[in-house]
Amino acid sequence: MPELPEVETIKRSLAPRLLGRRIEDFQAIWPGAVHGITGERVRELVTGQVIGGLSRRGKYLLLELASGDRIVLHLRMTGQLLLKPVGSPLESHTRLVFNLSQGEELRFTDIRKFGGMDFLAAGCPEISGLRELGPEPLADAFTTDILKGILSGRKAPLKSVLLDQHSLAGVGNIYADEILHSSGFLPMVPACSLTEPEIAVLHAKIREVLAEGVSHRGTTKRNYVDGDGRPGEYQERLRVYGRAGKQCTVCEETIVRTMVGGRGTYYCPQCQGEQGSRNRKGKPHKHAGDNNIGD
DNA sequence: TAAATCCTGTCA
DNA sequence: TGACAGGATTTA
Repeated sequence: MPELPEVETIKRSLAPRLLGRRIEDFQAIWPGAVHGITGERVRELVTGQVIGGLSRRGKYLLLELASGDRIVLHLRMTGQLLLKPVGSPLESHTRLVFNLSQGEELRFTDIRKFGGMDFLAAGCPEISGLRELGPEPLADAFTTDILKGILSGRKAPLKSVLLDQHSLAGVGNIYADEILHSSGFLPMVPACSLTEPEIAVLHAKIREVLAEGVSHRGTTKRNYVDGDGRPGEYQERLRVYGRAGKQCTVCEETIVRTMVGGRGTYYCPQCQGEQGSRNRKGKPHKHAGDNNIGD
């Protein structure tokens, strides 16, 4: 469920409050949420350790311990990370509980059991998913040139490349559609078909839309909440995602839903594609929107 | 590059 | 009852 803006919001809501706390105990209520080792082994490894920070890389959260050990969490589709008072009723689908000093516990809940944690001992090589992540789109190091390199030679749909975590870290299904709408590109065009000025537009919009998402504390379409259980606000500002059959907020054309790379995909046929910033020739040709599922 | 897979819940 | 859901990996 959570993409970069949601994971960043969770990090911001929890990081200051976790800093310096001691892990008093750990329990894997659902053992499958711990990867590689047993829940009991994690309990032995983390009990007594002090939390030195909480950071984000792509859609991963890293709970950093003062020893240099790290707990790597991924929320996948329905994961939540919540800081709650000890003794308060456990949320349903609670999978992991870190009992902390000062009477609170960090709970990982996850309806669909896709998410989970890895334990990384200090100095150990990173798990593959983390090591192979593409650049952080909001970092200064992510330049138009970097994006150009990511897109070059890629015949896959532009949206699929945006979603590919090896190419770029943190963009998911909602923000991919929003980025493509605000930059005026159809999701299904080959990634390598963008011209250099178009890549510059896309680069700017990737950063703009993700930053907007962060500043509105993420998008709650289903069950996303931050570390305090607060939903986001960006769902009110979505331009295309989840809006099939509704009017585009820019041109009043009807938003269309289709499938791209196996993912539900929303776009505006007027703002994106031949009526958008590319191929203004007016050459009438069919695009995937013609057999949409939406309205 | 698509589909199946891991799961559970919700909605039409 | 079937389709679909914010993700990512594996398989064909």
